[in-house]
Amino acid sequence: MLRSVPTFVFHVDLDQFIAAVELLRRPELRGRPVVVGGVGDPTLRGVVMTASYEARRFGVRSGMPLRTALKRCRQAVFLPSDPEAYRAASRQVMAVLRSFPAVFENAGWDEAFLEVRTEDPERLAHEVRAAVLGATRLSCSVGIGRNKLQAKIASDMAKPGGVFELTERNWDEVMGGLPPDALWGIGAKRAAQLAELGIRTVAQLAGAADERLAERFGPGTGPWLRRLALGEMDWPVSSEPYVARSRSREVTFQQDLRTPQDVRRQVSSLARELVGEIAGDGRLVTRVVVKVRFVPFITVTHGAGLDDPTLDEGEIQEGAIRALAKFELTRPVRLVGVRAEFER
DNA sequence: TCTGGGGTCCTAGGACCC
DNA sequence: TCTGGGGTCCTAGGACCC
Repeated sequence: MLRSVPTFVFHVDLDQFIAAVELLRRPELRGRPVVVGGVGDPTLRGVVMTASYEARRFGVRSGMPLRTALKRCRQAVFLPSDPEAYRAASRQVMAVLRSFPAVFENAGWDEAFLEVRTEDPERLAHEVRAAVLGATRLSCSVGIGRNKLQAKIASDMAKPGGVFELTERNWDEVMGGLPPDALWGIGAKRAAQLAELGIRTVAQLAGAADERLAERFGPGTGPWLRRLALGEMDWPVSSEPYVARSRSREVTFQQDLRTPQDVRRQVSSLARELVGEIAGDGRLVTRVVVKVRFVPFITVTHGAGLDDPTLDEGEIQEGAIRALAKFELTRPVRLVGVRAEFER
């Protein structure tokens, strides 16, 4: 009697990816706390992109201001981010993953999903790890699940350099007692809102009433949160090539901008850079959105639709200026951004 | 502590139309 | 003169993720 081979989802996640790439070309830094971010100067505005495991021991975390990282770890080595090097390393890793017989979905620079059919997922996961390490000298962790949600959470639990399986078999046991923000899709804000409803664990969220959640989070999101707590997710692993919906450029200034003319000049020049970047893609822009962050940390966005989809620099710049006109530029500005939305 | 830069998706409210 | 109910589109903002 033939039995069909079971399907699993793997989430492959590189360990301290960016720091690891830097360590490959600066082996003398191995074992030292390394922090990558900004222009590599921790006295300037900027945040941590990735911290090596040694730096994490001092409490340095990604997303943290570089100045804070410096206070926590004076002896850390600070390096500027080098996106081109990370992209190149990422391409190598993805090529290895693509060579496995699986549905492959690239989910960012340092992570991917594989949908595989196997009787022995654990063994296959170790083979994936070994293949990546052998070809690129980069370590990764592999989460095994029956869907992307389970696999994604499992890879975190596998870190660093391990394999972990999280399926309906052990979901309740592993996840039930954890706070809801252990789930992919629930962050600090939603966790706080859930706590206001008296929901403090994944198990409690799984047992909550959909109507109550819908009232608080909206008709789609509310019930979706509960399904996450049950370990359910129906987003398929998709090998469809990635098609960007939009492209943006933004910049935080070391010194705040104080006049509307300065802001206008920066928006204009960002729009020009953006058009330069997307010119080769052949995607037409339908709308331009401008983002302004005022002092102290107030972010506002306004957009302007374009009459016809276009790639014309002048029209896109003009759209950005029209969007900018909707702002009240009365406070100092610390960031401006321009986003181009593509025709769909 | 003082908060980057790049994205995606969802929601709610207003405009508009029938 | 005052006026319902529903659908769709647009926009801004919230939340999340890497």
